[in-house]
Order: sequence, then structure tokens, then C-alpha cells
Amino acid sequence: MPELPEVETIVRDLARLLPGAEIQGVEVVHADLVQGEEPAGFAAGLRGARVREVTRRAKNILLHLDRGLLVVNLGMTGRLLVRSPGDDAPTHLGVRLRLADGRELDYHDVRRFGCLQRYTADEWERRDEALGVEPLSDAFTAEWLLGAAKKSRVAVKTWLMDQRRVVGVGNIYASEALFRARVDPRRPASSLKKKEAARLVEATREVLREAIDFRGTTFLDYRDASGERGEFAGRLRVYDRAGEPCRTCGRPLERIVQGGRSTFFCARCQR
DNA sequence: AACGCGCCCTGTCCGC
DNA sequence: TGCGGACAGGGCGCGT
Repeated sequence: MPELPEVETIVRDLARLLPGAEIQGVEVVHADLVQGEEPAGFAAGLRGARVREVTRRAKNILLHLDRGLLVVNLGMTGRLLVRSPGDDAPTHLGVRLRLADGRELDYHDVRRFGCLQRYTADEWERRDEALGVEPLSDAFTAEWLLGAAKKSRVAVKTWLMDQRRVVGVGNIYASEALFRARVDPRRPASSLKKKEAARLVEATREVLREAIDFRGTTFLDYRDASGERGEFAGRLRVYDRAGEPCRTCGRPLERIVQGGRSTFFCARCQR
């Protein structure tokens, strides 16, 4: 999916476009995308609601309504698009919210790994508590990382992607952050020294910030709220570059599989 | 309790 | 050209 930078890009767009808009009609095309209740209840709960603000938590898009929240997770291939009359009709439409001003907020998702769910403020608070630290917040420090990883023998790359610990870092940015930090992705999380933890924290923040500046990475499917691609793909240093030369040392980059996901790294630069 | 794996689903690409 | 297998920004639930 969209990882933190892609979700943040969408959220910033929606925060500009949606506040004040009223949801007039709800069309659930794929019922399996709606979590927590039946489509009829979901539609009834949203009809007539007004969007107050749009924020991000982890890889979730939060639409704060005048009654409760609508939380959207894009999974691997989800898109949340603001469409005006006359815009191209979407393929793989999953859920359509018709706004009172004539626009539509359309959720599409080829693989349908994403989901939409309504929450009350209290329900969301409990869900929120189960999510880990925001990597762009002040709470994400080398000291915190050392303490949190102390007892974890899992590979640091897998550790970094676990949303109960650190949120927002997915398969692309985990490889990128570890490369920038010069840390071997196979190392047990508990084996990191203080300096390495500090480098990893800084590298993670840096790559996420840069990717936000470039409006995210379009690898295959990602699009922003207007349907545009992100521009960070060309800046990736290791992801999807197996066999190509390391931009630092020239050695061919490796691809391995960790937890069923591809990891890309330089066996010389990352120790 | 922590960890690894399989699964959800569709589309694309590659090798035979 | 056709077909099977691998793979694709995620996350959950299961077993051990």
C-alpha cells in the first residue's frame, strides 16, 4: 500500500478539499470493503454527515465527521479520489460517497485488501491505542527504539514494519531507511547499538519526509486524491533494484525474502 | 508472548 | 499463444 508518505499526501489534499462537505448518498459496490457493520447501517450512518477535518494516524485516513469518524485503510491498491462531474469514471469502484455539492468521494481498490469502517470517538481511541509510535513524532527516538527492541529477536526490517511498534513504515521505506542507516536488515532488532539506533531513527524520519515532499512513491498502483502519481520512485536507492549497482559502492544490490516480503539491501554498505 | 505463516484478492509479467 | 507460478506500498488470525 501506500505507506505513511502516500497516506499523508492524500490526507493533506483531502484536508484542503473536504471540510464542510456533506455526504448525501452512499453506494456500497463491494460489501467486503465495509468493516464492522452491514452496508445498510454503514450507509445510513454516513448519510447526512458533514466532514469536519481530515487527519492521518499510521496508514489510516481519518475523516472526522459531525458524528463519529470514517476511517479508511487503503490496503495495497486502494485509492480515495475526489471526483468532480465529468471526471473519468473509475474502474474497480468499491464505495462511492456522493457529496451534496455534486462531487464524489470514490474508494476504489483492485485487490480489495483495504477497508472502510465507522467508529465512534471512543471506539477509535481504543483502536488508536493499539497502534505504535508515529515515526515523525518526538516520541520516536533512539532511546525509545533501543528500549522497545531490547527483547525482540526478529529481524530489524520486520520489526520496523510492525504497526504495533512503529507505524507508517511499510515494505518500501523499511528497506530505504535501513540502507540510509547502513544497517543490515537481517540483524536481530535487539542487536542494534546506540549509534545504529540513532542512525535508523534519523534515516527513517529523513526518508519519510523526503518522500512526502515528492508526494509519495508510485510503484504500481498508488495515486493521490486527484489521481496523480507520486514522484519519489526515482529517488529510491534500493527498493526494486536487485542486481543493480549500489549508488554508494557499486556492488550489485541483493534481494532476499523476510516474512514473505522482499527486502532490498547492499551487502557491503549495510552491516 | 512473541513470532512465522497462510490467507484475503486481482492483475501483470516471466519462463517454458 | 497459452498456462502456471511468482510477485505486487497491508494486515489479520491462526498455530506453535
